[in-house]
Amino acid sequence: MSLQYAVLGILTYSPMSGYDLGKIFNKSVNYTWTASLSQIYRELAALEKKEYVSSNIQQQDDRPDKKMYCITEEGRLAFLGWLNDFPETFSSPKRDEFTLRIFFASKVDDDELIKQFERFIAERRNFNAAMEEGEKNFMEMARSFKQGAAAAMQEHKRYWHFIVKRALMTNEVLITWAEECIRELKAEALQGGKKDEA
Amino acid sequence: MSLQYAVLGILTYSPMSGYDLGKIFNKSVNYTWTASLSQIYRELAALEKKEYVSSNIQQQDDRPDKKMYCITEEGRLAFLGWLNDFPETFSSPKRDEFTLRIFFASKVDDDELIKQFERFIAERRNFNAAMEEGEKNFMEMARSFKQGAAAAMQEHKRYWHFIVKRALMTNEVLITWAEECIRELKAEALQGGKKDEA
DNA sequence: TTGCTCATGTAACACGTTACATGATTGT
DNA sequence: ACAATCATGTAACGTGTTACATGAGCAA
Repeated sequence: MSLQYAVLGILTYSPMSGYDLGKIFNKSVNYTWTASLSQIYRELAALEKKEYVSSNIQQQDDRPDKKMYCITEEGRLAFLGWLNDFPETFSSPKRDEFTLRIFFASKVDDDELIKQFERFIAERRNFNAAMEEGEKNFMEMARSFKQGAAAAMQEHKRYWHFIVKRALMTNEVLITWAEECIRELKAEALQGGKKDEA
Repeated sequence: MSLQYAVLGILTYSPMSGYDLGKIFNKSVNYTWTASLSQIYRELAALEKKEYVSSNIQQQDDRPDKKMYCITEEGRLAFLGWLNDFPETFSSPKRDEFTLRIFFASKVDDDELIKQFERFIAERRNFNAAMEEGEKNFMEMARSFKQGAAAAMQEHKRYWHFIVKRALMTNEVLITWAEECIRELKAEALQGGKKDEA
């Protein structure tokens, strides 16, 4: 249900094509809700059926024609309705493959496990760097919008900042966690070694 | 793809019914990969077609018959194969509705937003308590298994502890994050107030 | 007698992923 | 010449959610 509103939400800033939406997704909402282009096209079709968006073709000489989507009044109302109706509970389903693998790790070699934790840390460090880059990207993108849309995007900055902060904070804590796990694994390996000797 | 292996992984400890699997899921893997009973039944049917599990009916006088599922040798190999083949990248898709709502929060009242952040914090605090309870539950469940299965579950404890730690750590950082957001929202509200007066 | 736990599932739908098809233009 | 970007989508499949159907036994 949320993807639908994410799409509507972005369309409140400016009419745009599915392709444009995809780019904006990748540079913004993406950090909180991922979606592929094919999903976006499908959602747009569904939204049009519901009359939450309308579309018209815009010809371009140099590039392929664009199908521009525009949010309707009903769409805007539906979006605002959703946004102001916070759910009872915020907890969303967890699906983290790495943690699942850790759960079953008793059947994995300790050395291999440590290696994987190290890879995990490396990936997280990259993410941290990417996120800081991403914040710049978002601001640039916001500026690239025309007139009113740019102003609307500007309003976003504050909340965008909250999201970036959340990502950075959880990311950092995951690094700390992985480091602690490695430390414990190594410590127990040492103890195991002593036991063998004694 | 992961649910399949999560189911297989639990069946490596002991043969059991879909219903039993569901209970174990809720008390263990659930914190890293959620699944509903209907999903589990479907996966079991699919796994049986692939001959990764076999089933036989066990009659019970007092309660309905149980369909016991048992992992096959192929199933065990498939599971171990998956487990020891770590993916290139660990990042899994993000879908967090709360954050999505924050992204669009420029259209929500500041007071309302602060209220929601406070609800978010309350929920997280509950989760923390539940998780600590959950750790006990898991250990009890592990003990409730018969013979070999109990021993196998015991091996799990170390990794289960890693998972609990991860949950507690990220949870705590989310609380800190939300508190900081509230502080910022309130600070800006005050500044705004001053501006109005000046 | 109402509702919970035990125990099995089916059906319909919603959402997500992957692969494929098409075709112009721009940069190396 | 080749790859990337722009631009649209479809089809098939996999996974997740929700609601429903069935029926025994037990506890308030």
